[in-house]
Amino acid sequence: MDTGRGTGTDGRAGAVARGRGRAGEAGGVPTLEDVARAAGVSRATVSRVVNGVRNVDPAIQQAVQRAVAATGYVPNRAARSLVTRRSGAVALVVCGTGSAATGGRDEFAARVFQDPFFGRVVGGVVRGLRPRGVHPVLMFADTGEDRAEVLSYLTRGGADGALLVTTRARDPLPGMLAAAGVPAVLFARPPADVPLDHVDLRHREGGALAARHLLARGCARLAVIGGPADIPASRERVAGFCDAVAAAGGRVRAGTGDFTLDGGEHAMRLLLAEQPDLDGVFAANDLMAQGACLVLREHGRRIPDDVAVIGFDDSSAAAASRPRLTTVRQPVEDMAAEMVRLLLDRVTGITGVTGITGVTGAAAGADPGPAKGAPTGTEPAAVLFAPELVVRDSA
Amino acid sequence: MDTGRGTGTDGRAGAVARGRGRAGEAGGVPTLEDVARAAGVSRATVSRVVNGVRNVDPAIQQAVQRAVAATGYVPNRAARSLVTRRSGAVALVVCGTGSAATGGRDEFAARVFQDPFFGRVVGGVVRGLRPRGVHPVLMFADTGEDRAEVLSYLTRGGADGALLVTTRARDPLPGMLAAAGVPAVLFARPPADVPLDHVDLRHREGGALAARHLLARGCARLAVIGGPADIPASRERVAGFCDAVAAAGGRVRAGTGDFTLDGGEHAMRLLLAEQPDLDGVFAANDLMAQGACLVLREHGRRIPDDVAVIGFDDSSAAAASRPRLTTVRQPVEDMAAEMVRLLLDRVTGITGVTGITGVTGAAAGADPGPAKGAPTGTEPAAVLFAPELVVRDSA
DNA sequence: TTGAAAGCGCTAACAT
DNA sequence: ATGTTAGCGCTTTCAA
Repeated sequence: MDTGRGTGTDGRAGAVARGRGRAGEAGGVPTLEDVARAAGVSRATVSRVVNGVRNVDPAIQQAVQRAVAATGYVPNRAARSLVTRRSGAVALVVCGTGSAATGGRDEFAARVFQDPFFGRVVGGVVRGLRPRGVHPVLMFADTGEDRAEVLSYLTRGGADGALLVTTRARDPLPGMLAAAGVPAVLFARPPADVPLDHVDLRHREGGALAARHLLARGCARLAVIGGPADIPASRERVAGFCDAVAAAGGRVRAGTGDFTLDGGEHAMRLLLAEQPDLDGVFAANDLMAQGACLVLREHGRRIPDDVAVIGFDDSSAAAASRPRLTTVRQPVEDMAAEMVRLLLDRVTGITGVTGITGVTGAAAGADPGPAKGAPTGTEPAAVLFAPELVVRDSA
Repeated sequence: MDTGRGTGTDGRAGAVARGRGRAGEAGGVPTLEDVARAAGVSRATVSRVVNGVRNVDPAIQQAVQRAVAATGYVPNRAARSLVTRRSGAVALVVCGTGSAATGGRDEFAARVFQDPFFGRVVGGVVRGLRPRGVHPVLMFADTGEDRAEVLSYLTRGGADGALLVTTRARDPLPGMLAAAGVPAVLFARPPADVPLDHVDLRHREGGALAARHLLARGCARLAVIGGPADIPASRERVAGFCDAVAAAGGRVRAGTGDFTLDGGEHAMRLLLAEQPDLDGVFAANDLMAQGACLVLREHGRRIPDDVAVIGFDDSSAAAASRPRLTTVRQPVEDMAAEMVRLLLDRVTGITGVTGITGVTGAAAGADPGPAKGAPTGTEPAAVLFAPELVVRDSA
């Protein structure tokens, strides 16, 4: 010790302004030491109060909290991390930007975010994290290099866990994270042999919803426009649709797009050529549904009178198109919030910046949640959400 | 020193496995100490090599680098931050989510990200940061509470600087950051009295571009659909358009939307009622332009033959609409990358996770950039980008 | 229940 | 040019 330590109760408030840490002032950030001095207790005690540890005399607790308020003390993340070996941060990893394949300027990584879907996830995550004072570290992971970086970042403790959003079926990252023992929660079901918590939509059910709606409308000559083959969600949507139609004794003509507007247009053109009298179309995402509408109209079909069209996702494009698209909505924001819950459940004690448990008052009132237990022991939790049909003008 | 130091070349690899840090193995993360032992030097020397400090004997440097590779050493962020007082992170703060006003579930904060514009910015930032091994911490800031949290996070050293994306004119956050001395770079010009680095588009020039294109096409009865009054960018676009038309001796009928599709439709309807024979429309963003197209078509106008339409932003909606929208593009990704450059210029030594300067080889080859000097001393730098007319089918 | 003391892994003076 | 030595601010045994 250098500055007047050991002065005990004698070392009054004057000491606060001593040394390099002018507590509470703009000059220097107050430390535990400053608070301890101001409260007339030891650093250890202050630490206990700040971290909400029991076994602290109520009177002293009061005094410390006053001192904390007076000095404007806020825990130093780095120092805390150094000893606890936890960063108090979580990584939000997004795959499927397409940057890997192209790398070009135009086919730029940012494209992901052009898809409102990712935006909704990000929003849901930020919102779910906010009450805990935690902010996500954003990372893209498309190339092998990216993945190595993500893994390294996490294993090094840059973040205590990861929220992973990927649509590709054969993404190696989930396996890598699981193998490395990094706490992670996926948006979408992980590969069969990868034991990771995840949330997902009942995609088949969504497809079935669309089918039943079309059938109920009296549509009899149905077609479906599927998405990329390597996106499981897309295949399930289509399968759910086809199964439901088959169950009703119908048949479905199948086309394929690539989740883009052009893809939808192209597929629709083909479908229309094959079967000019079709009266119902289900596309595995909204953008393709929109493309289908464009082509249908171009061919003089009225929507929904001649042909009814249903999309999937309820992206912003759905409501912004004319006719406004009937679609299957996935509660993306809720799903994202649930991911956060799952991750924070596993990684106990992720508390962000504020981190003054005793002061901020407990663990933030979580919402009821979609009725599902917390992960039992170490077995991966899976929370499945129900799709919802949003009926607008196109069907 | 405790373990056989000073054994020189004699202290071979055996030492690596010593102590609690079984270097390179899954068990424990190797520390500087481990590397030092492996290389037969002191921690200080290893630190120097790792941080690329000169004054290190080439031979020793080699040895250390080998040891680093052998042990799989990676610097501990927390420890480094604790002493350097730098986090090596940057915050990406996004405003304008609208969560403040509504707070509701549907008008959810995530909405921002539904707008592809923000997505492009985020993508550009992530991309610009990546070469430096830095990842952005994502934060929303709409409410006063949010702003306090952002400020606190930054002043506490959660991040060394901020990239701020806000469209609102009277956002208090820039001022708060400037006042607090937090290094920050804005997307869009800050309030007059706030001395902060920023990038922006020459919006007026963009409006003028649209005007000249319409004029050159022979359009004579022009209308403009402006956006929200509190978004300076929107007003400048309109002003640029009107000025250019006026300069050519023309007049412009003015309508107003709110940057939404509905707003565009509504404004267009009004405009059309006022002046049924108009032949050219400029909307301050793509979504409104799209709305205008919808209404025009609804009223039997052919685009671009009867009425030519130009939007602004070149959002994904522009290319996805039919007719494909002619629009004014802002190089958002480049602008975002420039923000990163500006911030990293100011905050010297932001280096992410990897941080092994000596090993990774220099400061990453930055691209030529939009020809603009680095901030001179402490005066705020402003990098303005040129808009570009993207001619498609609507005009 | 509280305090004293020992570090967490790293950088930065200060010696050498 | 390299090594020694202090801590950075915090949590956490271990005593009292």
